[in-house]
Order: sequence, then structure tokens, then C-alpha cells
Amino acid sequence: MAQKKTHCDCLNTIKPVRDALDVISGKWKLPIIISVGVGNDRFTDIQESIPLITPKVLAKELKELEQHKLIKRIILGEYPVKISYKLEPYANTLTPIIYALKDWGINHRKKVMDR
Amino acid sequence: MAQKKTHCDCLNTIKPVRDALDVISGKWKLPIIISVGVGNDRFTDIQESIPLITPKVLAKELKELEQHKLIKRIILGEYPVKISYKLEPYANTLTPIIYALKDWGINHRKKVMDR
DNA sequence: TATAGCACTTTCCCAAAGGAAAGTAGAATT
DNA sequence: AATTCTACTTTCCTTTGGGAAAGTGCTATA
Repeated sequence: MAQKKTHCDCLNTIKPVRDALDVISGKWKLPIIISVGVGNDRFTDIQESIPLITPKVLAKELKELEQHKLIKRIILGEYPVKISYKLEPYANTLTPIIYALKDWGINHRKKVMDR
Repeated sequence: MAQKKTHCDCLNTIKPVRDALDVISGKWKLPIIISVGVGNDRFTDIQESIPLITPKVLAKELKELEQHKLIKRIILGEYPVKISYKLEPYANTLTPIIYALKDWGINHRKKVMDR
């Protein structure tokens, strides 16, 4: 028996990794979370803190991050309405991922330069 | 001075994270690395171990992973030529990222189900 | 009164990602 | 001789991501 056991099963890892990637993959989501996390809470400030991001893309990504309960949009004041973006506490659970990517990115750049 | 210090600087984190994302972001690269990592070394086995991946996409991603020195393609034998894919040692540096994503994905699925 | 700032939205366009289905070339198997 | 296996490739087509540029409605400032 078990003659047709051709490939190793790795779905236990692949499935949750894909679940995570569905939420945070893409060019902009983690940079936005990082920027809001260090204190940028106004649309224009976030935009200026992330190189080359356009307002269209930033608006779209902020909406998606709101839907995923990672960022909250707060309306401040009455007449001169101000908007403030803050991380939801849930976004802090992404910290290990962000640090793992940051460390790897720093090391990778070194490796590519040395070549 | 420093009156125009409007937004907080987070480029120290954003830049390396973007460097990492440039290499490993996308739907398929990490799943392929996971699959090859557990021992799937034949094209067809890798394909069958990753739900819904098509041969076209798998071939393209394998080429990119080779270029990034994360996977090596080995030609075995002479007349009935066989091909084997293996992780380069460098791919093991991705382990912390994979585990961070896996843990987060497991937790995230729980959170979404409970809602 | 005119200009600037804020938080976006809208339109147009292009390139990359990726799915479906079929094909291919050689070798092995029945 | 016909089918199967392996490792892909090719074609076609749709979706998604995202850049450029301009516009919008409101408020604040000079």
C-alpha cells in the first residue's frame, strides 16, 4: 500500500500562509500600516511618508484596511471636519511579520550589493 | 525651526519591507517555497501539492525563484532526463517570515470565524 | 478676493497577473 | 501500435493593480 504517495503534504502550512497573504499582500498595505503605526494619522501625511504612492491608491487601500479591521477612520470636530487614521489594536498582531520582513529585507539588500 | 515637521519618518522600516515584498510577495512564491521545502521536488508533485496552481504559473514562478537564488533546478540522469527542484540554503532565511505568516493566518481565520 | 490646504474622487489608460484549455516532445508502459 | 507520463509551452482572454492628471467641495489664510 501507499505506493501512490507521490507528493508530501504541506497544506497545513500553505493554507494559513495564503490566508495571511490574502489580507496583507500587495505593494502598499504594510507600508501604510507602518506609517500609521509610527503616528502619521492624516491622509496627506501618510501620503507624503510613503514614496510614490498616489492618492487614489492610498484611498482604496485605506478602505480595505478598514474593512479588515486593521485601521480605523475617525472623524474629528464639527465644522472644520478633520479625519484621523489610527491602527486598530488588531494591527499590532502584524508586528512579528513586519519585523521578519524588515530583517530579511535589510539582509537581502546587503547580499545583493555584495554580489 | 522644525515647524514644518509634519509627518513622522518611517522609511527605515518601509524601505526594507518593500525590498522583501519585491522578492516574495504575490500569491504563489511562498507556497512554492513551502512545498519544495517539505520535499516535493518534481514539477508535477509541486503542482499537485498547491491547490489551483496552473502549470503556466508554476513554471513562471519557478524561474523567478531561480533568478532570486531561492530555488535550484537540477537535471538528473542522462537519457530519461529527470528534473529536480530543491531549495537553496538561502531560502531557509525565509523561515521566520513563513512562520510569522502561518501563525497570523491561523489566528486570523479563528478571528473571522468567531465573528 | 484670491490662494492654499485637506481629503479625497474621477477619468483614462497601460501593464502585469493569472485562469482555461490545448498542445508538445520525448520516453516509458501496456 | 496506442496510451501514459513528465515537464512544460502556447494561445487567448479577463481581471486586477496601479500611474498621471485633473477635478471637487469645503475651509482657512493672506
